[in-house]
Amino acid sequence: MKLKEFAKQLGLSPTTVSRALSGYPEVSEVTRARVVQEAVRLGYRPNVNAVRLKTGRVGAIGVVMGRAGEFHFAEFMAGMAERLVTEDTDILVIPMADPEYDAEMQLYRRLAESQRVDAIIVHSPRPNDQRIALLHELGMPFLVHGRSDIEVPHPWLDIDNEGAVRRATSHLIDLGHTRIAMINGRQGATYALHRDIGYRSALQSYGMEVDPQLIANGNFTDELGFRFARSFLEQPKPPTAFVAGSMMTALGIYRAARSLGLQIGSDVSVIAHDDVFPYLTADNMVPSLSATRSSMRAAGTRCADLVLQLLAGRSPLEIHELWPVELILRESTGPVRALQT
Amino acid sequence: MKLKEFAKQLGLSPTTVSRALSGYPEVSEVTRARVVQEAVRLGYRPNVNAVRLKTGRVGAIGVVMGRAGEFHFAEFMAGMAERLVTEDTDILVIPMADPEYDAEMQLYRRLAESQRVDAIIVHSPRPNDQRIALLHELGMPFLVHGRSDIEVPHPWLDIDNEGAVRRATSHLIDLGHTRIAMINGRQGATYALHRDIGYRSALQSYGMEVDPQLIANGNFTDELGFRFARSFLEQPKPPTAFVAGSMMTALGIYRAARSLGLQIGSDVSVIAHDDVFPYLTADNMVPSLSATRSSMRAAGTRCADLVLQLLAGRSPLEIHELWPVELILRESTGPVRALQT
DNA sequence: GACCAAATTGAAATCGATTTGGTTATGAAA
DNA sequence: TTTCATAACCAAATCGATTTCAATTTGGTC
Repeated sequence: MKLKEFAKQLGLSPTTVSRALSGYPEVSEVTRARVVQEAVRLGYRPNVNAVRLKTGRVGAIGVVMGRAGEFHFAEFMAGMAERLVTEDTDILVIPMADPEYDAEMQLYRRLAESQRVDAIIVHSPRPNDQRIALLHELGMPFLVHGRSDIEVPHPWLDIDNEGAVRRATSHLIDLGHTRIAMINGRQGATYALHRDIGYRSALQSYGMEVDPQLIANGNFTDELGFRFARSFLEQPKPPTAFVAGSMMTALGIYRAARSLGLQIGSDVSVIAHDDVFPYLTADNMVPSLSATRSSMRAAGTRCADLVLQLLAGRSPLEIHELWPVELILRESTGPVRALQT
Repeated sequence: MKLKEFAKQLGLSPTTVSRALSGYPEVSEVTRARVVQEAVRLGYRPNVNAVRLKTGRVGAIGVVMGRAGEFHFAEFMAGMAERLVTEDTDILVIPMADPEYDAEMQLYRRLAESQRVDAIIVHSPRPNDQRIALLHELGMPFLVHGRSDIEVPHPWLDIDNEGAVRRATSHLIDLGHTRIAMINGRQGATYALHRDIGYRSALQSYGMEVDPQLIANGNFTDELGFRFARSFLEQPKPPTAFVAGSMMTALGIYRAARSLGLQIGSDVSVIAHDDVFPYLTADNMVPSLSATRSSMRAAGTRCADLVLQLLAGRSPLEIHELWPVELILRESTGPVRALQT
């Protein structure tokens, strides 16, 4: 059913009907009520694409998905969904072809210019992220999940990675650990950098040296957690504690420690970052995992919220949210036991 | 830059330009080449929403996401993305509000009628799934990931859940297990039903009784895996083997067994279903996990492919793909050890 | 009763493409 | 030379809404 037809049935002009449904004030309440009611009864719904063409508003938020298909992603999206379900806004997932830089920039450019979305959420930004510069330059509304050092102003929501890791590391130092390994995310992203800084600054504030042999970077998989942990533990001067970037990494570390007959929580301490997944909980691990915790889902919800605010006219300049991260101590951390020879 | 403007710059009519770019035959190759080249140079791209309005084609596939935010979902989408990245098609993720039935039906109806997507992928179908009936009735192209018993014809791609679980269960029986627990997915979905059937038919073909005390249903979380396994193992006549629905469940079962001092692979055998995640691999678990395996990502890729075929005119009636599932035996399964008193 | 402001309603232009149904030029066949 | 098919191009209608600008009605005031 089209507007014209529907309007005719009501004995009104398309103009009035359109106004009634869009909530304009210059329609009498009596008429509006009738229009709304009849729209439901006759099943009239404005054609989305006509509305989009005419108004320029799309009612969609774009999220670019890398090919890695990381497990955080689903949680973040579920969080966004939670907020957007009441709004009439949907989520457009744009597959990213090449992890190659030029291709990625092209993708963002096309996305921004194609009027397919009203706003874009940028993930895992880099310190000097040209995507941000591009979007800014194009005037496309966007929100960064994470942060960037780039001089271009950008609205962001981030968690305090640096502070979280600093506290985690400091805590381990307080427990007497002197050789603390760090298994970080992939190099390049700001969050990995911030965690690195947190780690280093904790060590330095205690006057301890940073041993590059105890630092590793890579995807958040149990495989890598295992491999890195294992190779660290087999060094002549093995670490007695680990700071890790994800739950999956922690699973790998647990395995590595067990495979060497080491007891977690006494021989080796572990703190990992927990994004709070419904399907894998730090508290349930054995021994339960000490973690820096921040809900990915909540971040998704809030990001969706902020984007909506952005679209409603709130200034991007004032949107900077830094979320504190909880440090939750459980059984996987304990005082250093004995000096290993 | 608009078509009109662009056409003027070329000294051509909008008609010809549009045709040149859309690859119609009635444009000379010389002209076409020039148009394409200039389009790139001047950065002309047709307005998506105008195209959508005029042609009725959207270039998007819809996927409804439940609030659970399951970890499979990201893999499936990553798979879709792999196929769609070359196509000019994007993925629309539609958040589902209530898990309430009527609301869900409304959502599908709105989605189908709103012209926001060209096709829909339906997940976790139920045996008698009214969403399928609805989409069929509305004439909206769709593909079911999974299957339904409903009498309405529908194109689907599914894995052989029944066969997989039957083989897994049979294998455990062959190893001498007589009390085999089954931790299945949530009741209601066809796949859970099929797995249940596979489980029962294996037992029955060996003349064994089905003990309802050894069957549980629930979300795929390590928490539930633990709780169910634990309660089973504390029964007077505990199981000596488990068939489980997911890797996360398996993690929970491992924990439960360990917490009771039981050795996996000897005291207790475990086979779980593995969707093949990059971040958590069955082979790396300790002991390595025997699994029924089928790549979720590959399914996503193929589903995207099938949807494209559907949109290209292939008959929905002939699209039925049943993927075999591998059974990969590793260390978590072994012969039954001794009778426990 | 005339006048004017406020409250409603409508006609028509507009968003930016695609596509139908021509028109014009070219060259071969009659 | 005329006719006709073919190739190449174009004017205008169309998709289905929103919104500008103008018209009409209503009700209050003098």
